[in-house]
Amino acid sequence: MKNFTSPLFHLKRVPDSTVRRLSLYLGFLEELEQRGEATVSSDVLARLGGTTSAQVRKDLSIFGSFGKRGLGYFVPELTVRLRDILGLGRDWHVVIVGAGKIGLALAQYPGFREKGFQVSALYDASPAKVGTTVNSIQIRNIKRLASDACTEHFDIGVIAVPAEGAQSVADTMVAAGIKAIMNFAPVQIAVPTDIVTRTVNMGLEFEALSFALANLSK
Amino acid sequence: MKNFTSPLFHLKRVPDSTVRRLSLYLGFLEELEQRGEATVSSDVLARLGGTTSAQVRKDLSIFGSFGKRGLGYFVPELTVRLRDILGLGRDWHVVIVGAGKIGLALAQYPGFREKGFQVSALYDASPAKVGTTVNSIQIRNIKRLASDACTEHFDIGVIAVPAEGAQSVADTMVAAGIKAIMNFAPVQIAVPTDIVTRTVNMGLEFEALSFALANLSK
DNA sequence: ACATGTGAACTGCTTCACAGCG
DNA sequence: CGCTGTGAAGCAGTTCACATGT
Repeated sequence: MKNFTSPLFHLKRVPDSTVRRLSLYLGFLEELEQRGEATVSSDVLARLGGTTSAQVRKDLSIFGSFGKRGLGYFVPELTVRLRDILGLGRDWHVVIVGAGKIGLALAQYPGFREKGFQVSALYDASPAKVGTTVNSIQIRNIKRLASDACTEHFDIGVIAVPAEGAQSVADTMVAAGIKAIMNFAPVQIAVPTDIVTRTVNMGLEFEALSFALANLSK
Repeated sequence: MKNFTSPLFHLKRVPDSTVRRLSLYLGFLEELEQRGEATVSSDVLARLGGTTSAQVRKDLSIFGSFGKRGLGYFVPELTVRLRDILGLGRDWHVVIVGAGKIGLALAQYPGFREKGFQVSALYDASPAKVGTTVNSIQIRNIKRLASDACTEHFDIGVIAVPAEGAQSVADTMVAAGIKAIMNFAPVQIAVPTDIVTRTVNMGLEFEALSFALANLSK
């Protein structure tokens, strides 16, 4: 392959599972870099990530040929490449709606900022919360989101409100031009096809464990 | 199919994606039941869950024939069946290790208990936290987990400690006979093959959004 | 000799289409 | 006739195996 690393040359569809694994590899590479390792083989990355070396190579080959045959991959180089592929070479402006447990936890978590996710604004519907300050971010009234979005730019919207309010928040975000939504409400939200959404539903995860336990005996 | 609904007759492997969808269907059924709907078709469930009617029928057919041709499924009956399949007809004893943000949030969340996940114990390493009470659960010293597990039975272990401590907590849980582990630490944990684990890694989810945004233009 | 990059084979989930039954 | 249940077909992701380059 001709090592077309620019996003402009993405021909193949990228499986979701590949993206998840790339994130994992990046984590391992950052550790390896700190330990001063110069190169790493697909086999080592596979062992760390609980997959196979062929899988690692296939994952990377979607984006280009980053390795040296007989040697492996240069750790610092591959780190930079993966960061670039994952869009982590820059800061994203994040708006969080819902200053409850999840919303506040995210706004206060330092690792979130360090990864390039900058919480630019925090909204809530409760008059008691509006106006208070969290981590030097003032909580604003949710009603202002639509108008604020005209002057401020938000890349990622986080829905951290109860199930009932989730769809309406999503609609506001879409109208505000936000193209990526992380949904922590335990409901499916409907959005136009050009908007990317991910729903994190902890209840579902626990029910999957419950299913596994109930069927262990088989 | 001969409607073998007992877990003893599971012949087919159940895809992970199917389990996730069954949880979703169950949620919709509970809503439909409250609204007094008597029956529901695979088509309606599909629409609610963002999938196809064939997919719904295939998902259910793994476990038996619950529907009536020309009519659909009886809402109360299918609700019970799904709850049973997912192992939600009973209470699970959950032990949470790590009384930080996530651990405390779970211990205090009422919906968790309502779904049958009963937090039986909460452990932490910090002397400042040990002995204090949260939601009528006294926080115990992590060192006592191994011995406590001899007299108390825990079904599900939740790892809610920082990355560094996760593997050691997992080892303790496995030694204590816990068969299912929910891991909130942002690391891969290694466990014997007969132990079920799920890792919830919010960082990975956000990086997937970042990837999608970075490659929107293509 | 060693480890990558990749077409080919394989596996498994999803979609199709229709027979079967209420 | 309507909707389920299910083999068969289709498709996507993974694994295999080896040619290729250092």
